[in-house]
Amino acid sequence: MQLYQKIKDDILNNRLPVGRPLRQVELSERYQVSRIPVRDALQKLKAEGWLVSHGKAGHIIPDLNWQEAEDLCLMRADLEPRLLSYAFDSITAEDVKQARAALALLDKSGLSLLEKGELNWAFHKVLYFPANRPTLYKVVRSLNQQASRYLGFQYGPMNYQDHSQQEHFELLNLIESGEKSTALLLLSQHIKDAGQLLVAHLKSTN
Amino acid sequence: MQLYQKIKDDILNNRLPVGRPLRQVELSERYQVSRIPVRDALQKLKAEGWLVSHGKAGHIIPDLNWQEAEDLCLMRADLEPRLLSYAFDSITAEDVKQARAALALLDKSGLSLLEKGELNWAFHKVLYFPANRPTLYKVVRSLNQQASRYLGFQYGPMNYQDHSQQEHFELLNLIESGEKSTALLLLSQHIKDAGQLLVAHLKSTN
DNA sequence: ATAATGAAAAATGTATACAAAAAATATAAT
DNA sequence: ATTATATTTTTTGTATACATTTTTCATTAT
Repeated sequence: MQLYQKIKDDILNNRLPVGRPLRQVELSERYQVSRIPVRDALQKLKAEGWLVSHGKAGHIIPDLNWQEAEDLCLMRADLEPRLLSYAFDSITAEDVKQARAALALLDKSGLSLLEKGELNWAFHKVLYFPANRPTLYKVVRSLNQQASRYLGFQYGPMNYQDHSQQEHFELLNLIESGEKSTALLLLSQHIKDAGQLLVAHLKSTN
Repeated sequence: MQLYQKIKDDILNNRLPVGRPLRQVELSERYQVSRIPVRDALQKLKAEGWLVSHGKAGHIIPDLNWQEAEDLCLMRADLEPRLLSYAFDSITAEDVKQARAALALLDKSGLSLLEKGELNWAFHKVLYFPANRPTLYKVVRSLNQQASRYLGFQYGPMNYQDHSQQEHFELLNLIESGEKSTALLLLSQHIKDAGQLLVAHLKSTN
């Protein structure tokens, strides 16, 4: 496991202090490496929104907040149906099979949040990659990456997983039967609904 | 000027090889620094789309291509009107004044592409920042950053600058007079038109 | 001639050491 | 007591040196 992944995992599971600057030496001791790879990882994490600058020096783990969640869902709802639309006719039976496999794995228990996040993206990836629009794809992936910081909520107290899974299977069925416009609508609604639920939950807990 | 900025400037002005991996030692000799800051800069530039991975090791400057330009414009046309919509009522007279100042500077000659890119964003920033939607704002800024790689075309052979400037001024007028829906429409159309022109141009030259 | 294998080289990744900058603390003045 | 300033300490930034990986190129077998 890469240092970058380890830190992400620790952020997801609240094993690192939120709101207090992360010190390079602390991290280098914690993960038993020198400061150079720590710096690399920090920069990458910052670029992906897992960390934000803190004054002139230092990075902090930003607190989860409903405004960010709302914006992320908003953008996803805008861009992902577009991407699926481009991909739609290029999605093969093999692709759908892979997507189902990812969903099946998600149903297993004992997964870490990091693993759940990766499986979740593995599912979406199948729907988006065949679009052959690398630039749009990268942005969507990045948004999903950022959104994965909120998975702890969606898979924890909210218990949204079952319903979400069901909609994912439905989506695959619509793709298989070529019902494009219905599929696009379901995807859009799925993202918006999950977003609203998440935002409401975040608002209520803070 | 930061190393990161210098490299960006050199990419914009084709002073670095396109399509061939950039070597860390080459760059460290070129800019007279060690490999450590070079690595930092490369990583940041990669995260922002100025560089892409090349196999297992090394980064290359990706060639400009109409597909990327199209995707960037598409996303901008989706997201920027949204952001302006949120910001609209919070834009102050002082903001508009600042935006005009940026446009005035853009009319001067002798600006480097890097400077033009920065002024261009300074203008847009005024329209988007008051929205107070940091997450959406960051993505939009990132898209504009990536799009600035194509400024060499828009400000060079295409001679689109004059027309673009005029629309920018119009947009400010609409904001001042509170004509929200017209302003949003103009912005959307502005981005789409510029995009189509750019894409057509890129298609024709390759 | 071509493909496969292995040795040499070149390139990146990482650790340590030092320099510069920022933050924290103590000291002095009002 | 509070603010301003100086000093120390902490933290980040960078250079150099070494380790590991990747690539390249020569050698050999088919």
